[in-house]
Amino acid sequence: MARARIVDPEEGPRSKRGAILVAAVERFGGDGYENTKWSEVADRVGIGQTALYHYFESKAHCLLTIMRLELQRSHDQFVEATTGETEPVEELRAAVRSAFAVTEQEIRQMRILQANMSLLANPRKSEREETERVAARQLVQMVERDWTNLLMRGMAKGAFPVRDTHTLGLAVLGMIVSVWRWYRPTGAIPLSEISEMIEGCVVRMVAE
Amino acid sequence: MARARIVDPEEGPRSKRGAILVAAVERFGGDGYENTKWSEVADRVGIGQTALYHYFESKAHCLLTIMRLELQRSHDQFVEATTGETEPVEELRAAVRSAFAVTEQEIRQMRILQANMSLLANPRKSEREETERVAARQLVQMVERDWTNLLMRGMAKGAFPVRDTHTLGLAVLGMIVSVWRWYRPTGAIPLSEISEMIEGCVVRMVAE
DNA sequence: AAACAACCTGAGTTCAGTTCAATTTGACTG
DNA sequence: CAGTCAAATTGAACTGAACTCAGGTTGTTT
Repeated sequence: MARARIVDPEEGPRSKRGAILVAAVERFGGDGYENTKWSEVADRVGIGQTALYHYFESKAHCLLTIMRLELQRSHDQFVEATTGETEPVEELRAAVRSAFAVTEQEIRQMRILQANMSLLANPRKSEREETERVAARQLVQMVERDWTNLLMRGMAKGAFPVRDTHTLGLAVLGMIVSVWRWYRPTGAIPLSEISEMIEGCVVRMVAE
Repeated sequence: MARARIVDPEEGPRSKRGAILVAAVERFGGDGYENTKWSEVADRVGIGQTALYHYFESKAHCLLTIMRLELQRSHDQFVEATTGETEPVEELRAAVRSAFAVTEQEIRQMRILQANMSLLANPRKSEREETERVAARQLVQMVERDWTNLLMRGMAKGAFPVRDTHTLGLAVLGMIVSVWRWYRPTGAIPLSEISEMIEGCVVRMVAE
């Protein structure tokens, strides 16, 4: 399972698309999307701001692309972590652990995704932006289904008490992703500890 | 305990500050802050856009005010719901239930708060905006402390197994507020059911 | 009814994001 | 290795929404 990388090998040899995405992740993740001037991203890459429009239709189009790539990665990583696991509780634990097995760049991407999630609610005027938005929305639903399906399988096997899988799945997912709103790599609590805490919480929540 | 109301009785009789806040909550909560033109809020109130600057220094200042008021209300409601309760599990249940005992306007305010939380991270250039931001930040910490303190009391009494209260508190709070990202009053699942589900989840998470 | 503060406005400014019309670069072909 | 062409880049101009300014109106107070 090839995870979605931010640098696409399909690009031409002198394309700066990957470099723009990397720079945008750094700036959007650091100071926030609204707080970052689109021209600053150009500066960081070492091109004029107009050159950005050769690769992205707009600043929002770049943001939506980052979000879509991160959602794709999250989904892929979930599938990678859970396939082969047959014991429901172990599958659940593996899914939670994989959600926290991320690089620093991926943490920034998760933060960008969470901070700008509401952008996916309303339609976009331009076509390419709308394409990315719809793709991202579908991936959100796919990730939600990843979790609800896992819970459903566990309930069907009798490993978890039967509850409304939709609400429970969203609650589990909501708790996990809420971490990216406050976690900073420089903070006092290491991510491994957070991961273990959340893993325990999720198991107790679901399995009684 | 007088809860923070969006319409402040301190205002002069012909002040439109309350009307602006109500209109802004409706528009920011409906289409999102970025998607809403500041002039649309003026139109809805029935004044020219320049008149808005008599009450708020900027569009962001208005948003920050809405967020601060909502945080104050959340905190007040938490205190109101938990005072007098001595049994830790019941206190926890009461706190969760109170978090979902909200009006439709308050739901919109919670949605606005959650969607724009990252605005509180970076300092603002203008003084009045910065004042609101700092006040909101402190209220966020106060609400976080409300939850961690509740958990600490429960652990001290032996009602909950001892765990890291900070991480656990943020996890509980994160799960609760994540509901406002997807819940819509028109949706299939009534809020009462969601509240019960989350209440159960929180109790199992914390109490083993 | 004079004074004054609260409230409001139309015209103009700013600035980040974006468009346009053209030019440069460099990989590939014959 | 010269010529070709799409990919990549650019400076200058445009746009639109947030905001400023220099006054004008309203209504309360004494």
